[in-house]
Formats: sequence, C-alpha cells, structure tokens
Amino acid sequence: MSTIAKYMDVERHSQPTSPLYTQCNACNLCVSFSEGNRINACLDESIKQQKTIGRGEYLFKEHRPFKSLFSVRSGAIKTYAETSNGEIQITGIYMPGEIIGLDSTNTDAYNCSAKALELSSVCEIPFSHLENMAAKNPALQHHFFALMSEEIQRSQSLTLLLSKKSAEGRMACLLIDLSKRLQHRRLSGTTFRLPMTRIDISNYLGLAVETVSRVLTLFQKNNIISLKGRELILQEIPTLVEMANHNH
Amino acid sequence: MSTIAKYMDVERHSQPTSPLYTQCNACNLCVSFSEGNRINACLDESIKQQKTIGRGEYLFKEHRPFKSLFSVRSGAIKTYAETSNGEIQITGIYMPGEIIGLDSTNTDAYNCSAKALELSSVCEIPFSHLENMAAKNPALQHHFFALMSEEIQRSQSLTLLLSKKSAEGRMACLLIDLSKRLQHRRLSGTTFRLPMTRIDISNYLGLAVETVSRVLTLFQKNNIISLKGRELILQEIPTLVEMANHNH
DNA sequence: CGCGCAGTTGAAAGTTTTCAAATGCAGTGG
DNA sequence: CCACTGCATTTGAAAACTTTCAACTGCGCG
Repeated sequence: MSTIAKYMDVERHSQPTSPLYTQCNACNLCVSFSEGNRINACLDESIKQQKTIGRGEYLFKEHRPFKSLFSVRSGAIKTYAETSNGEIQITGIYMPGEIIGLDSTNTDAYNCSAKALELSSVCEIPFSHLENMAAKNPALQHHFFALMSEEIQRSQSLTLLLSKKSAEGRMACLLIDLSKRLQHRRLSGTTFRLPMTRIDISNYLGLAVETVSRVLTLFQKNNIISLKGRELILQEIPTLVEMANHNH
Repeated sequence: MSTIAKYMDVERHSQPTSPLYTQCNACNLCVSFSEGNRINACLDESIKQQKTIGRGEYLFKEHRPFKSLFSVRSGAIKTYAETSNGEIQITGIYMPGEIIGLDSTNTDAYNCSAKALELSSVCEIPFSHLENMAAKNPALQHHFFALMSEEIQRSQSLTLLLSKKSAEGRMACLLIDLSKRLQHRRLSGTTFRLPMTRIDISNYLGLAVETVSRVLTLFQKNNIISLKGRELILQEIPTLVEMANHNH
C-alpha cells in the first residue's frame, strides 16, 4: 500500500450522503482499481487533479497532446472522432466511475474529442505517472490491462450492435446498457434522465434522428417506456431485453 | 537488455529470403515491440512456443480459459464473438505481425473464438509471463499499453465504418485496409489474395453476402478492381480511397 | 461423377433515410 | 414579462438502399 493509499476514507467521510458519490468514494479510478483487485488501495492524491466542466465544454480535443486519462466523477461525457469529411462518430458515452482516454495511450495526441453532455466533474490522472506506478505495482498494471481490455470489449459490443441489430434493437440495447450502468452505481435502473440528446443517440447508434424519434414513440405507444423530454421510465424491461437480444 | 534479447539475429539469418518473414524476423510480438520502441530487444525465447494450425481450425474458442496471447507469423486468423441467439460477428482479421487476444486480458476466459482462415503459424505467449516481464521492463509495459490502445482504435474504426458508410464505402475501406497492411509488411498492396470468403467479408462488414457480391461486381465493371475468385488486383486505388472516405 | 458449399444474379420486400414541415422548448434582449 | 431566435424533437410521405428469397453457376473434393 506504500505510496498509493489513503484518500478513500478521507472522502468517504467527507461526502457520505451524496448519491453522486455512492460509487466514487475517492477518485473513480482508484475505486475501480480497488474493486477490481479486491485491494484497499488508491492512487496517491498528489498525482490527481479534480476539474469541473460545464455542458458543451471540452475535456480535450482530438489531435491535442495526450497527457492524461480522466475518470468521470459526476455528469456524463461523450467522446467522438471526426472523419476526413467532417462527419463525427460518437465512440463512447462515459458515466461516473468510467475512464476516458484509454484509446490514446499509443500516441502523443488524443484520438478523439471529449465533450461534457452535462455539468460534470472529472479526475485527471497524468498517464506518465500512472505508467510509473504500474511499473512498481504489478496489481495496478494488471488492473490497467483489464481496463483496456474492457474498453476493447465495449467497442466490440457497439460493433455488433451496428452490424446486426435493427433500429429497435439498437435503441433497446442503449436503454438496457444505460440502465445497467446506473444500477451498477446503485442508482435507479428504471427511472432516469437520458444524458444525451436524440441527435447524440442517433449518431451513437448509427441511425437518423428521425428514426430514433420514431422508435422512441413506438416504444411509448407499446407501453414499454414512458418518456417526457429526457426523463425516462423503463416500464417493461424484460421486453426491452428481448428486443435487445433479437437481431435483424 | 537482460532476460529479454537475442533471437532476432538468429532468425534473421536463418530465414532471410522467405517473403513470409520479411516482417517477422523473430516472434512478431518482439519485432513489433522492438519497432515500436526503437529498442533492439526481444522476448526471451523460453516463454514462446510456435504452433501451426490448418485452415478452419481453432486457435482458441470463446469461454475457454484465457492463458495466452498469439502473434500471427504467417497466414490469417479471424476472431469472432457469438450472440445469445447464435449469430456470429467477426471482430477482427489478423495478419502476420498482429496480436490476438488483447480483448481477453480482463477475464479468465477468451471473449471470442479465433479460427484460421488459411494455413497459419502463430507464436504463443503466455500472458502471465508477459505481465511479469512488463512489470520488470517499463518499455515493454509501455509498448503493451500502446498495443491495446491500437486494438481499441481498430475496433473504433470498424464502428465508424458500420455506422456511417454505405455498402460500397465499407468494401472500399476493407480493400484499402488490407492493402495497407500488406504494404506495411513490404508485400504488394495492389495484387494479393483475399484472405477470407465473401461470407466472412459480409459478416465483418455487416452486409448480406449478396450485397458484397454485387458491390465487387460493380467495382469490376467500373475497372476499379480486377477479381478472379479471391485473386485481387486493385486498379484504381485513388478511386477506392475516395469511396472509402465518402460517407452515406 | 456428384455432393456441398461459395459465389452470382434478378426481382420483390422491407427498413431506414431523406426531405419537408410543424411544434416545442430554452435562453436572449427589448 | 414577452417576443424572438435557434435548436431539438416529432411526424408524414416519398425515395433510396439493403436484404431476402429464389434460382443458377462454378469449383473442390471424396
């Protein structure tokens, strides 16, 4: 527990009640780290730095120098890449406890842009420090490989979704995915607010905005969900799961 | 250069002329490693193990215990995941010099199956050994993070392709991608043999087989490519590049 | 030689996109 | 406080693209 340690108890006591922090007692990376390894350890606070960014603001932009990973503490962040002809593709939606930037560790520049979908707070972790620490701590190194592997899988899931599922299936997948991630943070998996606009959803799912709107309307007509603006209630999760598993 | 080293010169001299080994002087991982880091170093031969697998044979199957990564020495390997309802999605086509299994380092089981598209030889590297070595060698650790990051990017490229491109665009992307990877190995990027069937292509690109066939026929009619069976000649690479960059 | 599977081609069907138009919502400035 | 403006969202109808279904050809192998 040497240089890494502490922080967890400090924060656990300073923010015991806020729902935003049920999952994030300290830096999310640390929690993630300690959970994954069943080790009560945490990154040294000296290498971390908290930051708040407003809705629509950038955490970083594509092609800018890559220096740090970011762990989301609250809010939601989207990452996206830009094609040669200016179109963008959202590559991920990151919620509290999740780590941004793992796809850029092989270059000197970020491979995507990261923008806040709502007011968010993040924890910045310089990658060089992390590498140094990982070199000294095999458990941390192992955890890092695991995190990156998970990121590959996340992306592959999206691939499968885009390749094999209908518009309804894609939408169902997204809703189920969001629900699960919220539940993992011990928040409600049935009643929540969509973190993104229909436009972002359409981009992420590879559909036209109109299609997203139509599918959501259909879901509502069938009483599978209830939706007002971005406020969402999943009324028939089993049906959604079934639709999510069903392919073209 | 301690425990890691040697091998490169040994193999470089023993197989100087075979085109299959122009890129792979020793274990591909090592070459990749030494290239990436501009270090003349290589994994200790004691932890490696070569293997040959015939066309259609499995390198490993999904859900089986994860123990090793594999570096392709010759041939071509596809990886694919199976959905709950039995459909499969090809997640990657691996050619010499590329590494398979990076998406499974967070679990005890492989997350996909790997099957040889043609007679192939691979180099098996137990992951636990690699982790141990990486812990002792910061440069190797760094290289590993880079490899995993590249794998994330590869998957994200596929996501973009599936999300934004038409059938023609997808096919063009695949051909250009294959061409580039062959060129990277100093093989011809204009005349080569498709490593996979039309069925594999269709699955990988998220299209129906018939669509793949139609697009290839169209490309031939427009004299963009020449194709007999799997023998391919790219006649108008600039046109292909343009089509690959063009979205829906 | 024939079986089985890969590949091709045509026509119809289906899904999603595109285009167009209207509504709603939020922030801004008068 | 209200009108105004810009964007998000919804809805309808037509257009476009891809899939599905069906049939046929070709190739490799026992």
